[in-house]
Amino acid sequence: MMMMIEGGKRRRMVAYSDDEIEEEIKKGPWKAEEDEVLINHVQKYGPRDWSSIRSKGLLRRTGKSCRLRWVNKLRPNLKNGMKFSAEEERTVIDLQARFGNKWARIATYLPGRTDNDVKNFWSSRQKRLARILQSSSVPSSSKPPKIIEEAQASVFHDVPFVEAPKFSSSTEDQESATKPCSSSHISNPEPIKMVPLPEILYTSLHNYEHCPFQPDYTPLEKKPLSEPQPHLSFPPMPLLQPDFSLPLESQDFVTRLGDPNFLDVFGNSNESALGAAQLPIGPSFFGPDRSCESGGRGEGHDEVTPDSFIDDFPPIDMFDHIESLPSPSEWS
DNA sequence: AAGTGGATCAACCGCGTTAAG
DNA sequence: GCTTAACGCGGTTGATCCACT
Repeated sequence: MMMMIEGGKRRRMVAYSDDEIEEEIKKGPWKAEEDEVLINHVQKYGPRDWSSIRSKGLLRRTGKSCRLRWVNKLRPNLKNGMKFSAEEERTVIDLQARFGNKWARIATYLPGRTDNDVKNFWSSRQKRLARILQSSSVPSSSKPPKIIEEAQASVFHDVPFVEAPKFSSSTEDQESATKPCSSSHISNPEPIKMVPLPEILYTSLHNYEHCPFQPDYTPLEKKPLSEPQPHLSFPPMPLLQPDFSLPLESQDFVTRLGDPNFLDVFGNSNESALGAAQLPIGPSFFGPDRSCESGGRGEGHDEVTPDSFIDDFPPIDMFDHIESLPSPSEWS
């Protein structure tokens, strides 16, 4: 595929910072022969000296391009062409909430996946979610069933929870995430906007008694539905209260789901805004203070490693509660 | 069957960081 | 300490695939 761009159409004279001499740089899809050359190079010299590939005249690709090709496609043990499993999806979602858009870092927790894979997965998911929310923001009497069907199929079922807000997309956020649990660390003092949810969603969010801060959890496993949770105190709840038994990012998402401003973000054609369901509201309250979720976090050792990650994975059970959603046929 | 739009994926670009000279 | 090439990463683009109408 994508062979039509081969040849002169995509060739041009380009000077790269890492390729001082101006000469023809080949771009576009890689051919099998090029892959072979690249693989041979790596077998001989290891995955380094990328720019020497061109300086030796082996390929007319930049070192950058060679490295990318190797990392994303030729490296051994890659899960090329395999869709993300539900477990991988949960992992990405959780880690994105922790690390922000540190795709390379997230990818280290997913054997066989590249940062590009993770990035594409996330981007795709964001777009899908945005589309669903867009359509749900213009409800009509004839639409709701489809919206819910779509949402359930695409988000609720496909992936057990909806959105991982970009709490930590900046170093600032990451720093705050490591701080001890305290309201003084709330970076955004703006009050959380809460508005009525559509009834369909509201009815599924009936359990407000539970606290999200679970002292123990089993990685990548669902916990029993009605497991009692310890209580923590929160500020007075506005009209819509989050379900504290849900993962934090999910609470936040649900909290904001009915907020017109929330939908505006997705309506914004600006991709960067889209990339961040990632709003100024909500996360300030629920976000950084996740560190008090368990004794393990927020005590100055928040650095998560692939090893510790397994021992430090939150429950993914938000949509266990969606079982109470009426079927589309019950809409009128 | 053709058109359309969303999903997916590969690759490029720009920028920041690192390391060597 | 400075410069610069090389590298790594995140954002973005664009082509193809595919399902739906």
